[in-house]
Amino acid sequence: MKQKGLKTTSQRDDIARTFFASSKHLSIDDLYREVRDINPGVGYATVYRTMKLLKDCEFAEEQHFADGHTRYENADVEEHHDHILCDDCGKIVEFADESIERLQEEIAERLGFVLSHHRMELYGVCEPCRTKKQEEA
Amino acid sequence: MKQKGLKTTSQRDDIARTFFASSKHLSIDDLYREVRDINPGVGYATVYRTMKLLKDCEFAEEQHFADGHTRYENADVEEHHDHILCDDCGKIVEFADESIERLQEEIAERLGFVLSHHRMELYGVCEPCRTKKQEEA
DNA sequence: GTCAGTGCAAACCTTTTGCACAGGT
DNA sequence: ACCTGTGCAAAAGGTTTGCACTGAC
Repeated sequence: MKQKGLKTTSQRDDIARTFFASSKHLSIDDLYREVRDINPGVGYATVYRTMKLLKDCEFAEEQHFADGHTRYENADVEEHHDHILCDDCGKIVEFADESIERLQEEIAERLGFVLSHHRMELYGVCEPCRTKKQEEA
Repeated sequence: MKQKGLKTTSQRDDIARTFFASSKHLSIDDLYREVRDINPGVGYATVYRTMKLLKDCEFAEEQHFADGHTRYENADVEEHHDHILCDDCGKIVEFADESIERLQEEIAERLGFVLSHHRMELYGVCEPCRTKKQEEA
C-alpha cells in the first residue's frame, strides 16, 4: 500500500489505519489523540510527518478551513467536491456541483487565467442547529 | 471618521491613511513597512490592533489566502466579490458573479443550511505569466 | 488627571526541524 | 550494519497579550 520507497513502521501503520478508519476531516490534533489511544508512544511530529507523506502519495487531502486547524480527508476514490460548514456545531458536509465548477472555469477564462485549483467553502447554520436555537427561544 | 468611541492617535492616523491610500490586499507586513517609512515609531502590535479595529468598524475586510499571511482590503463602498490569484506572480484579481452567488444559495438551501458567508478563491496562472513562460521555453 | 493606546518583549499556537537514538530492511 | 524514521524539545512564523509608560481627552 505505501511501498513507494517508504518504511513500514508501527507508528505509520497506526496513524494511517486510524486516519482511514475514522470519519472525515480530522485535524492533526484529533488524529494525534486517537492514535495515542492505540499507541501511546507516537509523537506529534510523527503525525505531521506521516500526514504529509500521505498527502504526497495522494492518499490524503489537506484542507485549511476557517478554524485555523489543518484537516485531512481521505482522498481515496473521491472525486472533487467542496464543503459547507456549520457556524454553530462545526459539522462539515461535502457537496459537488457541476454548474459551479463550470462557472468557475468560465470566470477564470474570462479573466485570462488557466485554473489550477480552487477553494470554495460555504458557511452557515445547519437545520438541526436552527431548530435547537428556536427551541431555546 | 472613526469617532466610534476611539481615540485619534498619530499611529492610527498613519496606519489608516496608509491602508486606504495603498493598493488593495495588503498584508500586515506590507502595511507595517509602509507605515514605518512615514512614522518609524509604530510597532507591529499597533498595526495588528488598528487593523482589527478597522475590521470591526467594517472599514476593512480580512482575507486569508493560501500564502498564510492575513491580508486586508478596503471595504469602503465595495460590494461583495471573490478573488482569483496567480500561482506564479501572486497577482490578485477581484470578480463578482451573480450566477455563482445564486448557485451557492441554492446549494446551501438544498443541504438545509442558511448561509452566513462564504469563501471562494480561484487559483491559476494569469495570461502575462503564461506568455512569459512560453518565451522562456 | 484619567484612562485608552502604545511599544516592547514575552507568550501563544500551530507546524517544522535538529539531533541523538531506535528499529526496518 | 546501514540509514530512514522517531521522540523530544527547541525553533520558526504569524498573531496576541501583559505591563509600564505615553499622550489624547
